[in-house]
Amino acid sequence: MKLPDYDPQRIEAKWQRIWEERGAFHASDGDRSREKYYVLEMLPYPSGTLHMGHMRNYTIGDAVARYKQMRGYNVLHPMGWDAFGLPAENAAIKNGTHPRDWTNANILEFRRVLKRFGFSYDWRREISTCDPDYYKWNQWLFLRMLEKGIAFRKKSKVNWCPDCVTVLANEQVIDGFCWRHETTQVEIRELEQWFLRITAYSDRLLEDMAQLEAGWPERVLVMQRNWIGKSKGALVKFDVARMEGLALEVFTTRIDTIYGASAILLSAEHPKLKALLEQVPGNSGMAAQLKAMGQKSMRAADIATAEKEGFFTGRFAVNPFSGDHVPIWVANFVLAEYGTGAVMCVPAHDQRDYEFAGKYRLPVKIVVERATGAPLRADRMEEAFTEHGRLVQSGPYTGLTSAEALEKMAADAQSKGFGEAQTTYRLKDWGISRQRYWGTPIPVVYCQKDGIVPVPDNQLPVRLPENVTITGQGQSPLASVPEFVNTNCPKCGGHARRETDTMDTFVDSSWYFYRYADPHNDAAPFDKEKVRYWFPIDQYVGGITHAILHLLYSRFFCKVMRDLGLVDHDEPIARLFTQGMVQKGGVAMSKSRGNVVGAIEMADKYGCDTGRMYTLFAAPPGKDLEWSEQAIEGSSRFLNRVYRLVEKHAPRLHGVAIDLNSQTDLSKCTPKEKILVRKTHQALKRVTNDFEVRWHFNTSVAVIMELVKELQTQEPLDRDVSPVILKRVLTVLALMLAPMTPHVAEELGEMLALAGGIGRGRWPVYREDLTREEQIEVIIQINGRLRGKILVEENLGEDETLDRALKDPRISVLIDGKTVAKTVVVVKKLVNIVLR
RNA sequence: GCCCAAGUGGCGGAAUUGGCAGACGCGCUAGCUUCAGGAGCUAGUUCUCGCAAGGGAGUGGAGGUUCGAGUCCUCUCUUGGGCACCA
Repeated sequence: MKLPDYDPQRIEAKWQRIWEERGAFHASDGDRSREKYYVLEMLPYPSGTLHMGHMRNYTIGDAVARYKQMRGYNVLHPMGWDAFGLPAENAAIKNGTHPRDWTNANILEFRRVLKRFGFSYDWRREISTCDPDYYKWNQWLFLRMLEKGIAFRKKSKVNWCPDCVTVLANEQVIDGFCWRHETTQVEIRELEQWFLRITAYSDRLLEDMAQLEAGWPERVLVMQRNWIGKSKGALVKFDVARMEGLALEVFTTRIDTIYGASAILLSAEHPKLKALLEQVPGNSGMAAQLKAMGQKSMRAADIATAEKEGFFTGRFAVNPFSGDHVPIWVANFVLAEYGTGAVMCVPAHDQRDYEFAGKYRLPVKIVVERATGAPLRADRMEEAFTEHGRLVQSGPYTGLTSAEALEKMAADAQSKGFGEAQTTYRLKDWGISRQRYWGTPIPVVYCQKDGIVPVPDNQLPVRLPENVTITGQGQSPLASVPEFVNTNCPKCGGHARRETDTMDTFVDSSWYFYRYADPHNDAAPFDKEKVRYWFPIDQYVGGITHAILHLLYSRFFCKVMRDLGLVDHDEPIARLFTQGMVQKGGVAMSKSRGNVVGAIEMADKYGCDTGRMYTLFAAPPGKDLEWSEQAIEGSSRFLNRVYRLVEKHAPRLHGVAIDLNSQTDLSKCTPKEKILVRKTHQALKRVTNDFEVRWHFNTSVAVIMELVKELQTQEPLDRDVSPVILKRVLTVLALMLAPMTPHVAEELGEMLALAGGIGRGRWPVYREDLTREEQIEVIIQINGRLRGKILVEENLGEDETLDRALKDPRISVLIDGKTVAKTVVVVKKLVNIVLR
């Protein structure tokens, strides 16, 4: 008799309804009776269609959330929408829809899909960043930062994407191209912008990484560390010869090489260049060269590969250490934005300087000698010697090691008044002004009399006006809405103009996870006590693409909020997991590539549990996964097999009482039962371990598959297997499946009459301790010498025996006093002993 | 150039501390079932020699440590990722 397959559509709808009615995933704030667990997936930008790449992220988070719930935790597992952003405006231009309508329609669809998958979200806490109840608190936080001087306005060179028609943060520029428009070169423009002073937090962002080392992927920390780019060095002042009062400041990390300086190099945009070139004969030619160079330096993309070029300014600078006069050059490879925009050129000990000196015949003077080996010779060098060593030809510092010199020379420079030790960072302040409509309005007004005036808290939120024409023609769309722009100054009551730029949407996502703790608070961004209860986030799950942007900004916001007294922790996220992408045809799924596997289509065809199982099974969660229409059939077949197996045996098990907390007495078991009990416990142990420490859910699935296979091999299960044992085994099987394929698991639980269903506190516990009777004593000898003695678990199948180590005459193994055949278990333990 | 990760069957991938390499799944082969297709079930499936029993080789490559290495050490090659005139 062939049993019918399970009907995923029916049971998925059924259990989703039941969960909803029970409020099964409602987190309770401040519950002290249970340990809390906050698991979060990165909130999606609602655009396009949800595909299996998204679903993988949510499936991993959901499996962890459900597992932790089954372990008895008070789990917070929320979902929301990163709803502001450019695509809404582009759609508005293209289709004539309002960005709000377009976004809301997308949210509706996204919510429908996520509900269709039955993820265990507490939907009461759903947030949307374009909701005035949410962005009000963006504005509120901005005003607090304004008060503290963290938010400030300055005119500066900014990255401008002609396709986005807006400014980009440094973090949004990749090799000179826009992060959204991979083929659009970013232009440099000079604009008045709002900035957040993230640089004030450079050191704390670095130092607090120590707290993240246990829970964050190493490479994310490395990327952030590189991005902050801290370097310790010194500032040294070179006077310009024959120009009273004019001096050039140089930043160097290698002050120990200063006696080898052959020149001073300035960037083409150096502020003192103009003064320097006055009265120099032939400076008109230089102006032309400068202009050419300046234009080139705007094209950040090809700087790294460009040929080194420069010209002599006609001026000299005085090395304050040696008194040498060195020529001042302008060089194209000197970065204006880093350090002071001026560097010393030490050809012998810096590769770039070496190349530059070679081209323009500047002298190469060796001032650091390597510790061992033949002395360096300037005429024999093929590249610069950039390592530390011992100083030569360096006046009073000759003979010191580089390390000693670095310290002493910086200190001397300070005491003699021509320099000081200094640390510089690659990190720059975060420009948040965007000349776009669909974002949070920046809550300030400009008054002729009072200047920049913050909007008072009681006038928040500054709402986005509804009737706006979005043309995509540059300048903020809000500027063309007189009702919005024209307002009264909160201070003097006179006429004032509102700020028409909106905030970078990364502001929205830098603190959203706090709002989940208290999503409907209208008096504050959140209640401090609730946040204290839930934070830090125990597990954050998302893509590696946010390694710098979102995650660095979030850490920054946390620290600012801590300084504002809003939170009392240093870091918002205790553990981070970066899952791999889902690919089709070797590339990430994306609408533009046309290789997406739609989540709804997949669920309609196979059921969402099959999709969940496949994404967990096909690869470990950290690796990229190639979607295979063929391979997913395997997951589908497996779920059908389990379903039919339980369906077949369940009727016989009705009314059989089991107690999962009691231990089975193996000595009273039939051999068949013994095997089943053992296999079940082994599987449980492995799955538990996968969830607790390993995060290899593919092996969890494999191990459950093995158990099912074993059950099938042991058929007929109504012979030599008591109903109690069988029911226990099948129940544990259903419980193990629950985090991964929750609907199927619930259905199995119902068939087995599992009282109360699958929920909080239901995760079964495997046995750790064995009685003496279940163990055997193993003695290992090598060359007749005792190497160890250990008690091991009695081996299960005698057929699993034997092996090579035994054939080695030097090794003998005694089990319970006799030299015998060994099992795998024994051999494994043996190794440990031998090594000890 | 610098830093990080990874190289295992036809494919995705197992192998928790060094101890049966290839679990589990896909695909493929044969058989049963079926009018047929599909689905299901059974058996097989690292390569190689052999009708067979059985033998040999094998975790990118070369050395090393060890009774024993996919795993540890040294060197090397390849692929992926990050950073890249940051002085």
